[in-house]
Amino acid sequence: MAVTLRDVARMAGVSVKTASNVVNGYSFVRPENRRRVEEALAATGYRPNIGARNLRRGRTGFIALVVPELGIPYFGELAGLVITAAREQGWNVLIEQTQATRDGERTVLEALGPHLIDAAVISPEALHAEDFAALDPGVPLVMIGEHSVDVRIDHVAIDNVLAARTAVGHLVEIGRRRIAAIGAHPYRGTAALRLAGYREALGEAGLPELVRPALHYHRQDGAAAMADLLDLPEPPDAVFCFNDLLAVGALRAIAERGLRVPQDIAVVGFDNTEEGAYSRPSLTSVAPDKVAIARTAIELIQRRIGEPSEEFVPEDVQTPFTLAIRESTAG
Amino acid sequence: MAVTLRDVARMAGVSVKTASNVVNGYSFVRPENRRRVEEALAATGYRPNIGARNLRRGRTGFIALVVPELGIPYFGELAGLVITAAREQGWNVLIEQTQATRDGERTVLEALGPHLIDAAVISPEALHAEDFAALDPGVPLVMIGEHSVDVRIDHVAIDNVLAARTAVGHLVEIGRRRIAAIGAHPYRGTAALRLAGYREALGEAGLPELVRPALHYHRQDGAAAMADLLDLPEPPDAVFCFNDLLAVGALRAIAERGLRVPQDIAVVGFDNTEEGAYSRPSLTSVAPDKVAIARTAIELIQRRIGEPSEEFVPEDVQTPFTLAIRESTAG
DNA sequence: TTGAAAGCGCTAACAG
DNA sequence: CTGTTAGCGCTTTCAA
Repeated sequence: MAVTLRDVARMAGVSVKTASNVVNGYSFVRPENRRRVEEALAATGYRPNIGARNLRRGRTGFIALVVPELGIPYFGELAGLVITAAREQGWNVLIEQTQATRDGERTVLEALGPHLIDAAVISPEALHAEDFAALDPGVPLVMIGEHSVDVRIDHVAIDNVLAARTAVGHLVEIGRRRIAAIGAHPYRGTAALRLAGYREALGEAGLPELVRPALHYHRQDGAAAMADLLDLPEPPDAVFCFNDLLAVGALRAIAERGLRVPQDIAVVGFDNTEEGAYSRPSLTSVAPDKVAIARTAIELIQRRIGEPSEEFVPEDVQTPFTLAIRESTAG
Repeated sequence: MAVTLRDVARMAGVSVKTASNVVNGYSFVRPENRRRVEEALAATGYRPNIGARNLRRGRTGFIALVVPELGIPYFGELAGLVITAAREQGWNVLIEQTQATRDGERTVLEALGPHLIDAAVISPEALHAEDFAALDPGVPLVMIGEHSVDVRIDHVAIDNVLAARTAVGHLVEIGRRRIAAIGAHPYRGTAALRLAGYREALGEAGLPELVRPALHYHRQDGAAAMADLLDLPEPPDAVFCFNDLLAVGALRAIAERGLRVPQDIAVVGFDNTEEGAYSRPSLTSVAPDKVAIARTAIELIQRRIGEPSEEFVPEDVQTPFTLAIRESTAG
């Protein structure tokens, strides 16, 4: 079996306490003893049993990352970065998928308890605010991306309104006059923010609105919405899609009608996934600083775990973004 | 604090043992007692402390999934499926990324011990066989995709040689005569298999080989290799790329020269990612049954953990695949 | 500075 | 059928 601290102590001729002290880097161990323990450590290849340590400390060393689905490029990329950021702080990451359903989110939140994790980073999709209130998992929570004003939880995201306004402003600047939006969503808070930004930009320019909903944010939903727009007597000359997947779908629908991007229709996406950078034409897209998002989420967790939760004031951190301009609007 | 089994037992007026029996679904509990324990369970909202249970059982309840990078579509999709399959069997999944480097793989394997996980599913990339031998993590391992003949580890993958032969055979069938391959790799076992399949198909048809290496399997590597091929005095009329990302890059390089797919050059990818299905033109691709891969990997783990490791005979499971034919070869 | 010993929450002998 | 009890491996008072 694996070697325990007791084995090490016995081999070094000291007590478990002393061995423990050395392992945990406490000072005040007599040099002689420290040396002997370190020798025993090396000789046995001792590895602390994390489970036991955590049982004792009342911690698990794990944080959960809750996302809709890893197969969605944006979440795959984000999850990778969160894992990396967490690793740097010594956390292990447990990933849970909700399949973007409210039930999925509820189930996951219910299953997650303080026994399993010390905190959770969650990217809610269809979850209503009241679910959070009802389902306190008993550990600190940090929300990524989504925004629910009435929920008192730490939150990190870009300024979605400003980002959307910037994207649509870019379309106005290149001379587009009939700019549609794809991705309105009845429950999703982010969709409301992006819609607001879209409206602000159009309002400033005195242009008409043309909004299409999307229940899911997959490629096929973008294609369907775009096809719908192209059937209009007066189709748009530009589209702002609420994420890159919708935009990729839109590109395909446009191509199937034999129209050209950006000459006939300019397209802007959101998330700046690698897929968009290599699509044909390559996709202009709102580019959130994903590394900053991941890092900030982990920092917030550290802070919450450090200080007891007395006098909780939720933080609302805004991370930077840019607009990556590519072929789909260049012209 | 959280309620413990002791609290439940006290409330029900029975011993911890009886309470434990009820929680763990043992039979042979007097109905009367069972009822009272169940009431106490419900009243207190008891949730077992997984850490403690595992400490006692000598298990952790976690399996690790080791992949190069979650941001790579294929691995994002696969990870999502593995998590789902693991969940169904009550496992929690810890994801580790190696960044596709040998050092990364070694580090991860070293860090993973029986204290943290009960088993690991790994998708090795650049790892040499000897690393496995040297770094026994002390838990059952299942390898996905990659193949190292000399390593005695459970393994699940499609028949890569046959798959590659099928893909290239398809190119031959549609009349291509100068078929290049992109993705040869000095360390990667899978690359050798796909290369072998490519050669078999060309040999059968009596066609010449035209191979380009790719150290990494990213979009930009595919674009670079393709550009290189297009610079040849006699460029190919078809390309077989060893994964979809390389193929997406190749599509872009071809487009930048003003050539058409599939008229001038037909393209086939590997992995059948969603991205490829929506690229322009959509990508013909070898389509492994990813669900089967994920499920099988978890099954193998269950089996290894069930039976003690005496007389270990590594399993080598082949999962099915198809060729998804799309626009990039239809013509 | 270090040892002895208690106990984190749970399961599993072992008696009854 | 059920209660008592001994740990899983670790950290941490409490004394010495």
